[in-house]
Amino acid sequence: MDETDFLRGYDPNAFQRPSVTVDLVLLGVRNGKPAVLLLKRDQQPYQGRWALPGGFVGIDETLDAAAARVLREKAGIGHAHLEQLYTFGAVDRDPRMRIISVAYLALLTETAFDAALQAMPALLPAAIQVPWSGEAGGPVSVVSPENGALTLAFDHADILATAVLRLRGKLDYSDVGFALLPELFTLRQLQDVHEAILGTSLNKPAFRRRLLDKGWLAATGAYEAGTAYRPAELYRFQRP
Amino acid sequence: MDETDFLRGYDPNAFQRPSVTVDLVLLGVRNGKPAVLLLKRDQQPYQGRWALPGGFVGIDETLDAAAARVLREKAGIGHAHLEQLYTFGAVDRDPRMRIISVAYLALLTETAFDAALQAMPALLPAAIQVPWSGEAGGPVSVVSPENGALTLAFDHADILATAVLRLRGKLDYSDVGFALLPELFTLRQLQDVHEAILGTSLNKPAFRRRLLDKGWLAATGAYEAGTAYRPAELYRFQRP
DNA sequence: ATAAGATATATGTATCTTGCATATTAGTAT
DNA sequence: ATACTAATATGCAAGATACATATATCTTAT
Repeated sequence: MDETDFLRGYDPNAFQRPSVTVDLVLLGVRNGKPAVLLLKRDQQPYQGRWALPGGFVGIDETLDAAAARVLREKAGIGHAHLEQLYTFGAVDRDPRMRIISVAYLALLTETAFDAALQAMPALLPAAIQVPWSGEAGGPVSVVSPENGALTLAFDHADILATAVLRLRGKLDYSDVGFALLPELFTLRQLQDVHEAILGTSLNKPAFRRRLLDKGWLAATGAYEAGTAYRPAELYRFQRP
Repeated sequence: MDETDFLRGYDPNAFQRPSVTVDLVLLGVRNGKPAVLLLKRDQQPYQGRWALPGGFVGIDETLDAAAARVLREKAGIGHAHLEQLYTFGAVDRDPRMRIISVAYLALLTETAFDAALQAMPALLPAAIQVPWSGEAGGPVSVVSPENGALTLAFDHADILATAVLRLRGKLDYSDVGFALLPELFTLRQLQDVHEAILGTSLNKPAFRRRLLDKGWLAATGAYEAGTAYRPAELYRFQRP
């Protein structure tokens, strides 16, 4: 921008400024399906609807810091893979005032997912149903066992759909998938996570070979225990 | 966010709000290399440095509309491929005040690039030099024939690097590459654009087959004219 | 006219990747 | 022991890709 335009924003009272928030898609895999953690709105607008946890960005707080703070304050999670997703800026996305929201994707291991539910009982885990295949895109729906199909507040259904799309797109060319797994995991667990996110079943030997060839997997020599069949070896994620 | 937190932002005077801008990476291909259009800052801070065109987001303006407006007002371009890139929110990215900037990537055909230079003589075309290969990422540098190496204002070098990274990543799984070409083009022109963006040379027969197989190309039956050699057929982009 | 030169277009082949079927291994349960 | 289950390993066909080479079509020079 040039200086002339800058002056429009320089005087804090001369022009109205939007509020800026972060909204978090807390995403994990439960029962072989992608799941998200939601909070019920107890005020208007969208009272009684379910919403993504979010919060205002402080004037001296980076976007990443705001996302990390919301993750801590609203979900009790100290550490998770956090990445900026997309910024939603429709004028009427909040009926009260102009709010621009920077959406973040938080990937949770099953342990972190359950720990968040323990720490914050207001959180509702809901399964994400993706009615399109591949990276076609489109709306997704959210269902919880007790409450049935949920209608999300604001444009949060769009945010959630964007999150699923992003995750599907990045899954096999990047290492984000490991953020959904514990430190030690079997190849079957890894494949289950990929199948849950992609919504398809994958060929086992091909999946194994492909992932092993990427150099992301370090065999530990340890094996899972307590199985009624041959135990699988435990692997650890390592950057190549 | 819940209602308690919302009240922090509801009263416009209770808490300071950041300003929100859009910054545009106006990207094209010139002389076989990626190029960007820049504006010189005539005021502090970063006086005399080169910057990406940008502007404040109006209180009743969507982010996409703000980006389209800046494209029109600062580059005189009515139509271009515009996509949101990333939102930059470091606290000190502007020394005067807190400004969060939503960066957009605008892809220009060579015609649009030249038309912008004609319409807005203040714009400087500069070549982007990418010192890393593939999608490794990292800083990029900017050079203009007359001015030599340029140092960009603010965090605009980061924004530019993000743009290059995004474009490289999307180039061969999406159809964005066609946004850099005129309506009718030869396969050689298409390959030249890909090579410029990727920074590598590609195998000609393999490239042809791969793109033809994607179903994005419609042969027109027309051929380029005035060549000192066999004329190439002209193709048109079509969604499959 | 004819040949030379340049580049488009087409094709053939080796190599690499991927999908699928099948065999082998290591554990528990009966 | 034998059956059962799932992990692990291997073999092979099908597909994709890189590279080399051949053919086609235009202009320019002689």
